[in-house]
Amino acid sequence: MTMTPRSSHSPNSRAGGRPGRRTGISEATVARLPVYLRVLTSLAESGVSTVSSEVLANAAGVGPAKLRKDLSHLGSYGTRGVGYDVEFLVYQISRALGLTQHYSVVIVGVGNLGQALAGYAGFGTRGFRVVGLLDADRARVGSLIAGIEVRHSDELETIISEHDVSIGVIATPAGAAQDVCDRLVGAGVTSVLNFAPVVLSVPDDVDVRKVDLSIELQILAFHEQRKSLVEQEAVG
Amino acid sequence: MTMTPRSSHSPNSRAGGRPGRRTGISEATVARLPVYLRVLTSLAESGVSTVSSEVLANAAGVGPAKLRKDLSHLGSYGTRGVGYDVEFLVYQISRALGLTQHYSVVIVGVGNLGQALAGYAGFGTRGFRVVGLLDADRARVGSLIAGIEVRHSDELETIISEHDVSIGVIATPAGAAQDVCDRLVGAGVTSVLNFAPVVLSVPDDVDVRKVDLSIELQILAFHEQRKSLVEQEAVG
DNA sequence: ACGCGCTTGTGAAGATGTGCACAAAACGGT
DNA sequence: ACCGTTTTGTGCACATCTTCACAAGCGCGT
Ligand SMILES: NC(=O)c1ccc[n+]([C@@H]2O[C@H](COP(=O)([O-])OP(=O)(O)OC[C@H]3O[C@@H](n4cnc5c(N)ncnc54)[C@H](O)[C@@H]3O)[C@@H](O)[C@H]2O)c1
Ligand SMILES: NC(=O)c1ccc[n+]([C@@H]2O[C@H](COP(=O)([O-])OP(=O)(O)OC[C@H]3O[C@@H](n4cnc5c(N)ncnc54)[C@H](O)[C@@H]3O)[C@@H](O)[C@H]2O)c1
Repeated sequence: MTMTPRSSHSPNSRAGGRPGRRTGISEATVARLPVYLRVLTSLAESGVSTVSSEVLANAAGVGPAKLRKDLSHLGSYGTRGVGYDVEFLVYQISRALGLTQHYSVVIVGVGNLGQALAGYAGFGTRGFRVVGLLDADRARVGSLIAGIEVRHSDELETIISEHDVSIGVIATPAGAAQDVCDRLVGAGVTSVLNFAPVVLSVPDDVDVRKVDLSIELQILAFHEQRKSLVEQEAVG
Repeated sequence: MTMTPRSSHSPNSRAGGRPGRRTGISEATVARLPVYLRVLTSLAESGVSTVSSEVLANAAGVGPAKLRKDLSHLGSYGTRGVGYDVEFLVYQISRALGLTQHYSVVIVGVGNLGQALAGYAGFGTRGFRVVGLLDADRARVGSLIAGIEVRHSDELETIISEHDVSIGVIATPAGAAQDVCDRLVGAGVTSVLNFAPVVLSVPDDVDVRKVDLSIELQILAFHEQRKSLVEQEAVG
């Protein structure tokens, strides 16, 4: 058998991501801001009021120059010769990331992973609230997980419109993921976090991010191999 | 209080990742190869024997040019006018990623997430074997999860050297992660997959990859905000 | 008031990653 | 044997990301 060209759904869209579209904040920077935010929050809790780019960069695992450039995209919020005011920076980063708003989240697929996610405290660090746990398995429906009742996935559309859900988390088996995704999008969800090992097709205005354990392992395997080759070479 | 420069552990190292160090395969490409591999495996199971860059690219969610360039880094394994032989490409990508070897993995922290990971079938897609589940909580020690007995984390060093473990997965609370990481590295682990929301410090020869749910959500939040701003603007 | 030391913010250079467009190669039909 | 069709592999231009290096700005001590 030989396959002929045929797009899976749409000619695959990896929405949103197109960078400098409107804001001056680049994708790479956006991915690091949450790290800075976490470090800063932790510093604030330790009573630190001011921090230099050097210290913050070290704690965040990046170089000081990169950190300063990242922050400079939000505005000029540091003081030369002094550093950054921790609380002020926390606020500015939160605002830049849109964390001053609140987001309702549904989790679809309440198996091993979905349950862990549902109970994940750090979920609601700021702004995120799980308003629905959905599963297709009627045996699971009705049970309470982390204080939230599991509902049947038939109710997906209802729950999404009732709670104005903008973020959907997919933790179903791979086979169901695209269907679930289509339903989420159809019901108005515009951001999807996908844990299933499949490439999702979505319209251009929908953002998808994936978390894929086996990809991560394979990347580590690649580097392991590289190391062992280098090692062997050093010996031989 | 004001913080003065002091590195958290080492002057933070984000090991390995330095790209074109030895192999001609770039980091960006390495991150996509597992996706191609998954699609190809699935095609092979459907009885597809040959695939064009266009079809494969669509299924993998990338452009055809990028796909071809990625594959060209492994060698010239396509046939002009025809496409790629699916099985052969599966083999070549597996080899490039180092999946022809086997890797032993330990999971440290068998809470909600650790249990889900332990039971994750797709774990051993190819090459990865979980040889240890470790937890500090004696109440959990001895229980069986996915057929593997949970051992106390005191045995970490023993298990790692006995099974020649090269990959460690950290699923402990954030507070314990750096300690666990240090012990893993001390015992000889050279790749770490970290689920705890902290930046780990490791020596240069150790690779760390992180999976961070709350960062993913915050990135989605940023784009949600961007969308709603654009929308508002279109109205106003 | 002034100079000194510190740290930010950023221009410019370098490195990496992406997408286009096309020549080169393979196949099939005649 | 040859031609037309298809699809790869890649040179090149462009875009994005990173790193360097330093002038500008700020606070403090004198
Ligand atoms: N367990 C892990 O550690 C892990 C890690 C990485 C990725 N994943 C992926 O996450 C997904 C879930 O993994 P899991 O271990 O929780 O699997 P699981 O089988 O334990 O849970 C899947 C759940 O989804 C439900 N479901 C199935 N079809 C559905 C549908 N159409 N609508 C709503 N719910 C539906 C099932 O009833 C079940 O409860 C899988 O795609 C898996 O590959 C899991
Ligand atoms: N649950 C999730 O969905 C989720 C999602 C993303 C990230 N995380 C992160 O993953 C980690 C684990 O989450 P969880 O929900 O499974 O937490 P959990 O509390 O259910 O499990 C943590 C486990 O680690 C064990 N532990 C504690 N200290 C240890 C040590 N020093 N050595 C070995 N084991 C130790 C505990 O006994 C417990 O069993 C946390 O850092 C959490 O932030 C969890």
